[in-house]
Amino acid sequence: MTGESPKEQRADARRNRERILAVARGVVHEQGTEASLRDIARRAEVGLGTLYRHFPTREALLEALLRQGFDRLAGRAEALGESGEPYEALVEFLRELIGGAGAYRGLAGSMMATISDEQSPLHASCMAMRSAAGRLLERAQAEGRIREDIDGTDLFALANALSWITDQAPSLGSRRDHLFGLVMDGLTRDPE
Amino acid sequence: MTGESPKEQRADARRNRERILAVARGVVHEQGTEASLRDIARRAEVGLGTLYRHFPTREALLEALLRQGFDRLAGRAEALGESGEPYEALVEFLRELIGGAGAYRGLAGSMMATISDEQSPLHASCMAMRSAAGRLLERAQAEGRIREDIDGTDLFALANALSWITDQAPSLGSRRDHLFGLVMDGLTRDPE
DNA sequence: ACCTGAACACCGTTCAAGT
DNA sequence: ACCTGAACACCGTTCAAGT
Repeated sequence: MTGESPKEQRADARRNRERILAVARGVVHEQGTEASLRDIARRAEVGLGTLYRHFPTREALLEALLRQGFDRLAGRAEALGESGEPYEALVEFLRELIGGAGAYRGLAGSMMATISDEQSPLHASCMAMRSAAGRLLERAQAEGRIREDIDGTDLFALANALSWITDQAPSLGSRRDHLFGLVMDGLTRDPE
Repeated sequence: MTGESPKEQRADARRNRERILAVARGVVHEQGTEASLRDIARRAEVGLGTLYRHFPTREALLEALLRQGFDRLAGRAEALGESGEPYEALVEFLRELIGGAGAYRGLAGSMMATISDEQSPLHASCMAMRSAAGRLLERAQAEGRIREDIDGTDLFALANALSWITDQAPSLGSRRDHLFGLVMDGLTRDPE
């Protein structure tokens, strides 16, 4: 076999990749998901082409930036799946998902747009998230606390929509928990 | 007094303004609220500076584009306010508001962003809309069909958030009515 | 193998020069 | 009074040239 070993990168390449990610985290935090890639390359003191070599699309960069948070959320879903209180577990997960989607301005939009786009590097992460939510949802439905006519995609969309509200109008941030409560009440089984 | 009469415009000015609006309607329909202003000027066969003279900001152009629809919605709210069925009137108005906010891609976002920005030309229209919704809301609350812990801004935010969902992920369009129903159920008075 | 920056085709916005 | 387009300062993306 040839001596190729994909995990071996040249030292400068590896260093550049990490510089870019570190800088990008800060810039995206300041400017949101539409931050200037040129600006990121500049602040990372790296050629513009270098940024493109490591992250061929903006979404690829975002994906690298967000993967850690996604993994953490997936882990939380796993843990909450063990809980003896399915409804409370679902509520807690959604609360954390909404908080996470509010981490960067524009993130909720990226998440939603990715639903339709299977090519997006973020697609896998979103799928994982929706499946995780779906499992918690089914448990809560089996328990009878949540209506049957809802699926994981509905839930994911509503959670992102709530994040989006404070994304667009930060002045409504104080209402976020309240609006979340309203939506959750809509999801509970109607009294028959 | 001086002979100034602001309603008199030079014929070419008036014609240009209308050309721009007509073209902008089409382009914004195609490309959403972030459409290229240059492109609009080009297609209207008008100098770029002319567009800026008539509409100093993108929001000013949007406002002119949307005013008609806003007025129509305000009229609907007025008419529905006469209805003998406050709850049904509110639901119908929200349904039309959500449909209207889905007219152009990005419109829901403009509406939400305008809540915090009093300088925006769209601010007056949004205020009018929220007041209209607020009056219908209060009637439905007085009737006891809607919870008391909601105000017009909450309602406006939720309606825009629902529009935004299909804005971002058109594939979820078929779920829109369903999600609207869920949210409405959350707004109804909980059984005590 | 990787980095670099010039080059290209776009933007939004302003403003001196024209009629 | 109004129109025009060049000028400026930005973008994202690609790619020939370097090491």
